[in-house]
Amino acid sequence: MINVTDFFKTLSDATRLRCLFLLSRCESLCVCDFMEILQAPQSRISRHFKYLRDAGLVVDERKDQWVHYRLNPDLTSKWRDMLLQNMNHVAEQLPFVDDLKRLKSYQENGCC
Amino acid sequence: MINVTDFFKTLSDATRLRCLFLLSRCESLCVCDFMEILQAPQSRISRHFKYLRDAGLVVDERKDQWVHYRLNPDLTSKWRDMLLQNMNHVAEQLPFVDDLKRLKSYQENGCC
DNA sequence: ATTGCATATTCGCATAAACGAATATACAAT
DNA sequence: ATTGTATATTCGTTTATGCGAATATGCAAT
Repeated sequence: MINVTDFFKTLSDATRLRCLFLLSRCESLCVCDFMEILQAPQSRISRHFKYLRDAGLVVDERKDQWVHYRLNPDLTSKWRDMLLQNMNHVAEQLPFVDDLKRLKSYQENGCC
Repeated sequence: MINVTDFFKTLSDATRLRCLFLLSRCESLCVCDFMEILQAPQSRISRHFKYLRDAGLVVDERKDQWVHYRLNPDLTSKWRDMLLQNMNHVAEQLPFVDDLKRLKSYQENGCC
């Protein structure tokens, strides 16, 4: 992560914000999870995760054919606090509430 | 303020962020103060304050020929907290530290 | 080697944003 | 009425971003 302006720019898109929110509530998820929960095409998820990686907010982990994303564990506590505080503020609102519900029921029914 | 995405979009520009930061540290300032402190042309300040007004983050007050801006006192505490928390995180960094210094010395020497 | 699935990248297009320069408005003082 | 000062808006250009479609890669299973 380079500077504050880019940090906010990264948060200023609905798709990225929803992905980050999910990752703030859940260790790690794979691309197809995001497709399912956000109901978005794969190209969109993939593209936005590139932005998130480039910004240093997330890291990827390959497991067989799945790529799992998680919040970057090397984020300085400064950036991490900032991110998580903002995600907490967002948590009560739509569409984040619903995304979280879908995540829960999705996890119960098992995923990839 | 309409939604979180727009909130972050509003924060995702250096000029706007610096202006908001100054207003988080100072009751109210006029356009020429911002020109002086940010060393930016008037059209730029003016345009970005339009964004900030449209986003509902600031309000203007005419005093004679000067327009003073302040944080919108009608912001819900939710948005206000979010804004101020983020400004606190930003406070230790450049260029915000320097802007604050310039603000102080500017206030001591008197302004418009 | 080939098929199939998960994910990534590239491409072309459309929209949005930022910028400075120029122009416009508002209004107080003359 | 005119001038001067503070601020706002418009204009044309440049750059960034979002998107889906198409294509490519990586890897497991056959």
